[in-house]
Amino acid sequence: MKSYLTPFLSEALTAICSPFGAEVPSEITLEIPRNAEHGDLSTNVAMTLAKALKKNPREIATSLVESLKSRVDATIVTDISIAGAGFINFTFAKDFYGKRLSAVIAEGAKYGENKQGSGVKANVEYVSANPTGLLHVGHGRNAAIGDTIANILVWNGYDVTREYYFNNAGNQMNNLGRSVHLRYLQHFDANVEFSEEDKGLYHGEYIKDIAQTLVVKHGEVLKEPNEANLTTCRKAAEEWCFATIRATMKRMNIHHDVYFNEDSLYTDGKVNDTIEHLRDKGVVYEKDGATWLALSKMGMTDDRVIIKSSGEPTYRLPDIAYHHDKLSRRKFDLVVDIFGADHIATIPDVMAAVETLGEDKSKVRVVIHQFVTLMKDGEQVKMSKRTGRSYTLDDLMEEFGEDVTRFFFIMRGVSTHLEFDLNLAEEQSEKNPVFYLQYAHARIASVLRTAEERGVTIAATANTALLLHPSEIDLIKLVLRFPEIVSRAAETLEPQGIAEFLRDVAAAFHKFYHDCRILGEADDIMQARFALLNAAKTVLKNGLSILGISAPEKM
RNA sequence: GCACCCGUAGCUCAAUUGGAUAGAGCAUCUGACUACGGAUCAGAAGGUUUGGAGUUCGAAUCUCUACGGGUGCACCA
Repeated sequence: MKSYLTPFLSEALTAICSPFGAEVPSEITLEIPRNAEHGDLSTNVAMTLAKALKKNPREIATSLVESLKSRVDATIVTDISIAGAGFINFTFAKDFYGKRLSAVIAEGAKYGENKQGSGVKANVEYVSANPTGLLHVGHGRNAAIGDTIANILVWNGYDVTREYYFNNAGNQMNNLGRSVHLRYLQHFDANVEFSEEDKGLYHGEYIKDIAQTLVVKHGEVLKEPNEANLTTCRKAAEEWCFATIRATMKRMNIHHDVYFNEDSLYTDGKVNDTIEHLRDKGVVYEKDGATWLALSKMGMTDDRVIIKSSGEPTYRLPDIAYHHDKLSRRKFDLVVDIFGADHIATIPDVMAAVETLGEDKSKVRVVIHQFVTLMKDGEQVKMSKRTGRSYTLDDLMEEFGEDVTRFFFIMRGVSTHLEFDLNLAEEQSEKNPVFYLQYAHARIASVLRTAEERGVTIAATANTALLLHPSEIDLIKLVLRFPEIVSRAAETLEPQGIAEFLRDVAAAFHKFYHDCRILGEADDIMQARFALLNAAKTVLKNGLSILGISAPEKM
């Protein structure tokens, strides 16, 4: 549609602008109007030009329309009109849409793919939970958003690396080892204290499970709280947690290509390189026995410590080194970070430092998602009824299934607080938005199945120009829009747009199904409708696959 | 106190990134196939987009301000 009109539009614009010596706008916005009465496509160029040409918008629009009418094929564009303050609306011939369907079916599982990211190396980092416990609902949102964004980029032709950054060094891990050791000791002596006050300790039930495995494997030999034994506890805990996290991810249909170990930044000397590099730039100084990063020289108000007086770096330093590594050594053109709202504070620091190191910070895009609250009967819940402990990601999948869980995490904009409605998730019915989409897909599959059972053959080609019913045209319009939606999602890095779109497709299909019979119609109509069914099915299936959700043939 | 995110129908959220009459789902009320899956469809009702000011042809969207909610402001990660 747009590609058909754009050349004519620029010709007409040139003709109008050049006498005034005004610049022809390089990008002409052609939009699909929200209101169908305004035609199939609409442009606001006349309004945007009003100032430069010093004429009123409607006047410009009038001459544009005249000029356009003499250029376009009137059997394709049936009407060009002016409306409102100076919008120009285009109406296409009714069979215009139907004629384009065959391309959709031909592309099949690839329909919706774009090439805009071709040759661009992208890295998406998500989940990145430290191996100190189980994944909870917040991680779930992060995982679903990150994985879906990675899918979106793949669909747009990017060369995508899915990455998990984890920290198995530092105090947290020591505390984890200590926690396990205490639980281990409790196994032999119930009087051992496990202080509820000690904030460093991990209290979850899984700590006891890990301790139990150590009892079975090592017996009593780890009782002495020396370095070696604590290390054994720590390693066992780390392995257990990490294996559990990976199992949860796998269940959610998520895999990472790279598990980036924070440790490696030290062993490879990247942290040292980074600090030397920063020192060369003159933004590092010593004070009170610690090493500071002069953020005030980079436009921020407060300087921050990057190496503590104890000699240990703060988290900021490896974060900077890590981002520098992604940009400078591994040469990613696009670095996407998926963070929870609690990480918001560190981002400007890291970005400023990365820029100081000479990298282009516009290559880094940070997606910050807000928190998740679980709601039931209008009240916030923290504990799982099933396990009696706080909800983990596995609990959600156990109760509601993987599809529902993933969908609920991405169906809202990332920047809004997410209310995860447990009542709604539980609902195996019309109310549940996931089933609405899946049902549409299953229903199409069912019609095609029934046709086969009745011995009706579905022809390879059909005269789709016969699809002229308003419900048919509405559905076709949406089907044809899919590639644009996929492309947009890559620009906004918002998975939600795809979910919203698929809902529209499903709704348009259900309406079409209600209004138009398929089996039993005259053969040419029936075949044309089969073609439409196949196209709609393709869009639903491909769209759901981007979201990481199954498209069932039966429900 | 400072910074960031958010405030849209009774509830949960959209709104093509500044466009035309602000749209969906749930909840409420009323209807619809002896036919391809009723997990569906149609209709009614529901709004001063938190208040106020500004920017312009045009504002839910941008700016300022007030109010309300969330998050973060360590030599923790």
